[in-house]
Amino acid sequence: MVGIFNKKDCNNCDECNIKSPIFSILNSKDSEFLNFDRYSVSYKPGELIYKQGSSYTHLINLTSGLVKLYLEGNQKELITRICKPFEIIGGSGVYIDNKHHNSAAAITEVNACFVDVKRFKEIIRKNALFAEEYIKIISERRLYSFERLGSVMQKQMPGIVAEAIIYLSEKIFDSARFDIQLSRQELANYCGITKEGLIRTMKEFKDEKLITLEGNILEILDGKTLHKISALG
Amino acid sequence: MVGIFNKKDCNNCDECNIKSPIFSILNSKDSEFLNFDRYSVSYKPGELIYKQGSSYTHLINLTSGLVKLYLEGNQKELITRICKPFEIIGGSGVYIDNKHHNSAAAITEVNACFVDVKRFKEIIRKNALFAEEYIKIISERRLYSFERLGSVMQKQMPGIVAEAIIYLSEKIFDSARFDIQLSRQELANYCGITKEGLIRTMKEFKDEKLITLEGNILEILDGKTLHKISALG
DNA sequence: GTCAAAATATGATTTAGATCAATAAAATTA
DNA sequence: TAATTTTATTGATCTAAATCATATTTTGAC
Repeated sequence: MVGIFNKKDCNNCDECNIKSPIFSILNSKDSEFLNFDRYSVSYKPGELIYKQGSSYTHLINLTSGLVKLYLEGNQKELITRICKPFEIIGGSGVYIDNKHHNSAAAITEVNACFVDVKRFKEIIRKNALFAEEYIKIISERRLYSFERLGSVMQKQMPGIVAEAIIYLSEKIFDSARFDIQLSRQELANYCGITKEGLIRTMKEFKDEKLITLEGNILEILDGKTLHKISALG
Repeated sequence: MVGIFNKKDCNNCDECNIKSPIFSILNSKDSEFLNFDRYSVSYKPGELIYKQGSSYTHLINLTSGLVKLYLEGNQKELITRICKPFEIIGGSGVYIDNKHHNSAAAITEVNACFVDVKRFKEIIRKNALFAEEYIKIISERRLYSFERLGSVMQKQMPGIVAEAIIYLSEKIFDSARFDIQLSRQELANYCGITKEGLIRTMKEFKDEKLITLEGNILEILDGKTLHKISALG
């Protein structure tokens, strides 16, 4: 339903692997083993990739587009992370219960590559450098969760929203001017506030000439002040 | 200042290693290598074990007592986890920057064992099972951070406090009746609310006969309702 | 054992942000 | 293109929880 094999974007795993921090360290033999039955799926904006609570057999390597990871609970959703190409997603429970502990949905058009968990685990056992790289990845994510827990709990709206804008600019789009692919509701869900609160706070930033916002195009005018607001909370 | 070598509690690493999920899988050779210059330190209640932002050379194996891990920021502190014996602490940045990303302090009398990071990393490279076990540990913690992010952001005071009481009862003290070693302020810091809010919410629970609370001794009378409050938020 | 300091408890007030309500603007569909 | 639905925006109101103020109890020092 949601996925088709997409030959155009994926005729050769090597092309992707080079760009992936973790897969790029594999030698050709391990790489071949891992990619033996790897397959590609494409998603349209908004489509669900996997659902919190469901079990899985594959890790997902995002090869193009943006994905949101989110926690569902009590009719609210909290976006925990925005993923961009060559991140591995869907493996948070891989050594615990093989269950997804969050949900994932496509923000833009997405192509993703499915890697068998058993093969992945086998390589982890055989290849210490690969294991180490994987440890690095999950450590980084843990620190990121940490930071977010700290921000979202201790800051108030202006601080959280400033942080989110900086995050999009610096970590996702790598530009002071960008199309915020997310809807207002989604951005609010990332901040852990309501859409009205988000809109009002962004309006303030606009009035104070910290940003411009026309439709979905956001530009940071005064990054310094924005950083200050984010840091002070 | 804070630490002395405590011979009474620690004359033989094997005794501790047996009880530790990760160190127990080491063979005697690796174990000997890892423990070569391992040393023990004891702390009094309230004493700082390490400080957020500082760098480190050792992982800490908690051998007795309770430790709080907390994030410091904007004159508030947020307790992210309570640790009990045979957990490894202080290694969240071990594969990133060798910096502590949180602070740790003793809640009770604490004995802790310091393991050299270099040796630890060497074993990770040599011993795939050890690496795998370490991956399990950090994965579990990541999922725990996840859960907490979800709760603390989406629930309101009664839900959060109920969850905290259940956590202490089921995960830390393993009993329906226990001495909550933490001060009210600390418990509030764990919940991400003010001490007044915590006290009022606990009073409500008391009035509704869900718990008894005399001084620091808390007893859960109606765990079922408490679970319901926690789940509904 | 007395006194000082700290921790706990409770009431009164304030406030940030949620909720509710109503347009306005986009995006989809027919 | 018009009609319909969805998304964005703005204003008015409400509320949970923070803050402030003040007792009360507990703890620790002398």
